[in-house]
Amino acid sequence: MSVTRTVTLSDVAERAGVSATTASYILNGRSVEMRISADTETRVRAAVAELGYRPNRSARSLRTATTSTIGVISDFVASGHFASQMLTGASAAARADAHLLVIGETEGDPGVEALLIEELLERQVDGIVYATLVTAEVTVPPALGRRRTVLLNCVDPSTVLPAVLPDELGGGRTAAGALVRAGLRSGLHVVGEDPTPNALAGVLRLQGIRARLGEEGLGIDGVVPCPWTVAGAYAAVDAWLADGARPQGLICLNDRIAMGVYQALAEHGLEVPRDVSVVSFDGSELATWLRPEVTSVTLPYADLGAEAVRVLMDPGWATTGVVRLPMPISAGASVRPRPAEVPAS
Amino acid sequence: MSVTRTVTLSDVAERAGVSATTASYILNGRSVEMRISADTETRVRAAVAELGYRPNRSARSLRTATTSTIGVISDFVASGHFASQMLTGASAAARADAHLLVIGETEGDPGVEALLIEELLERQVDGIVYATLVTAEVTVPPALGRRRTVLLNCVDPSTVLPAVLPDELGGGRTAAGALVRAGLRSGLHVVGEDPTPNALAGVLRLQGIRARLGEEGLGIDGVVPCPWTVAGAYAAVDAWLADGARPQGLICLNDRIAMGVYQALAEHGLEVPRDVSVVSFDGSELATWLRPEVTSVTLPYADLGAEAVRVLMDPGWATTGVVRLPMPISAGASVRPRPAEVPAS
DNA sequence: TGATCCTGCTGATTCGATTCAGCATATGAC
DNA sequence: GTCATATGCTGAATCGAATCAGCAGGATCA
Repeated sequence: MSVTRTVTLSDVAERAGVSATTASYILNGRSVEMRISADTETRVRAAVAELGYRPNRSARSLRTATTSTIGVISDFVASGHFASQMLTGASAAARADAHLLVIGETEGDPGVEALLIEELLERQVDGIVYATLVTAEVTVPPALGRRRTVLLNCVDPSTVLPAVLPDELGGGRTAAGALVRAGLRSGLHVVGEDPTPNALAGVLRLQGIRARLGEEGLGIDGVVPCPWTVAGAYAAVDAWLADGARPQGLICLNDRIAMGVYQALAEHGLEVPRDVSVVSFDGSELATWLRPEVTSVTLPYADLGAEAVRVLMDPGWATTGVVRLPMPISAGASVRPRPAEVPAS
Repeated sequence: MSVTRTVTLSDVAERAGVSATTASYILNGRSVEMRISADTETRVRAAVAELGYRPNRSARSLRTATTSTIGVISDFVASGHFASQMLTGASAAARADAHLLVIGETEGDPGVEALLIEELLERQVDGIVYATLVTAEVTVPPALGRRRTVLLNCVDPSTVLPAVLPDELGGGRTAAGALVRAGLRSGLHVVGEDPTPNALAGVLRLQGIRARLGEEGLGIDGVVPCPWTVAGAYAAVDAWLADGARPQGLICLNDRIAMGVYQALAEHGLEVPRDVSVVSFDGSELATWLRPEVTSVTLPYADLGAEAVRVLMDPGWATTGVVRLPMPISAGASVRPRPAEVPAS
């Protein structure tokens, strides 16, 4: 392998016996518009292949003020694997448009956030996806006003920035619907209560649940408050059951809570779904690991990421408003099937 | 907010009443070397602040052929949250050196991989981290020869590229050591066998386990083969226990297997750690969700990511060789404490 | 008084691709 | 035979920062 000086467009042009201008037009798909002959085009393309020419994006970016690059700024990339599914979806959507993702993780530190935004702006990213791990209301840093931005999993009431979020309200309805369809009419409880005041998910899910049950003339018998963790849910539900509670249907506000609930039910000799039907939220892998697999209303993280990027690249970007993506239900075996009924007619 | 034309270095220079050259020297920390007066420096910095000047990285990159950007190419970003922890570690290490991460996910497709590598090279990334989800032997695409590269979680026997991996062998020893320290001397089994022939982790872990037990004159009573999944482990161990097996200590080759094992043990009325001690690998969140929390030998994903980036930026990069990071043990309550002994002296 | 050195700066060029304006030559219309 | 149009291409400027070579003007020295 020789110390090959990097091949430039001029090298290609020289080799093909044309000007750099012509070569540039050809490589940018403007040969028809510029009436380049087929013969010339062939020669240029051959030269590209022979020399192994690769355009220098820095040069192009300098001239065109675009980088085919999207900045993703989020509070946490790692936590859960939720954020990374977002990344996967975003990455795929970006690649569909020949863009790459530049990521920055703020770890929730506003100072770091400001710094990263500056770095992204300096790097001339074409747009920014501002994502939060937990669905929340935020106030985006003013620096983002300098680039087109889409919010992911959050909204900023003080701006008109487009935002992409899961339809938590609809998700709540879906979860309740699963119990309704199973014929459960009483002994319905919700486990978990929103632990952080800024997070909207819990509030909306609960609202959706109430709305759906209300349509059937039903209601929640109570909410068992607990942090959104396995251990926290276990402790709360264990104590609750020890107090004599005998629920028929439990809606857990996320899958980790469901796992704690499973543990507590087992501890008290209660079987899912024979004694208690369980529905959950998140649709994470964990839901499929439980025995029996828990029916879970899925957060469509990959879709959210992909949609955010699509909105970002859409010409009508500015007027998109808030997009809410449906939360599909992932059926497990944790809801007791409806008892056989007398056929209707 | 006005339609502010972007501020360039010349604008700053003009405002400060100096040449762009001078301003450039000052902003690049060469004012002493270039004997710029303190007064001039002050004026330039003031101008920067007043105008809100931000350098244009594209221009700088074009000139310097560096981008303060590191490319991360991996087969899967999403799967598990392992890869994303790597990203977090890598991101933090990169930021410590004022670099950002550009990510590309190949989804295991060699075509996509080749494409992404070209994209990264075009974008003039300063270096590339080539990561795999599963520890494996790989053959890196030749295009990577054009940029400094570090392998993460994999090795390429055909090259001398630096590689960063977990010390699986040591991890195996640690896992076995936990059982040894508890005084277990028989009825020791390993659950899970490497499902993919290219993955090294299982082989090395098993090797480490055997070595450590051998030192005590002990051995494995058997391996229960199963896929590395919750359901697969449950099925295998359930059948095995139904056959009358009564192990004393189980080493699960990852946390998902441990979860399946817990389920199977519970099914057969066996309690952890009273009846069976369990040790696992991964140190994922799942390990802490099980009851009792399972003792797990941790894959230091964040460290791996950070170390890979550090190696990449190290001047001695080329001669680094293979770096193996220790796998610390995360103690749960799944190993039966050693029975009280007669004091030794 | 001239030679030398230091101080504090600047002009001009460069990186590599994009793009506007325009220039020969060929073809056709009348 | 002339003018107009179409064809197929090119020269030169440009994007914004980095950097080499060099230039005034003052101080120092012999």
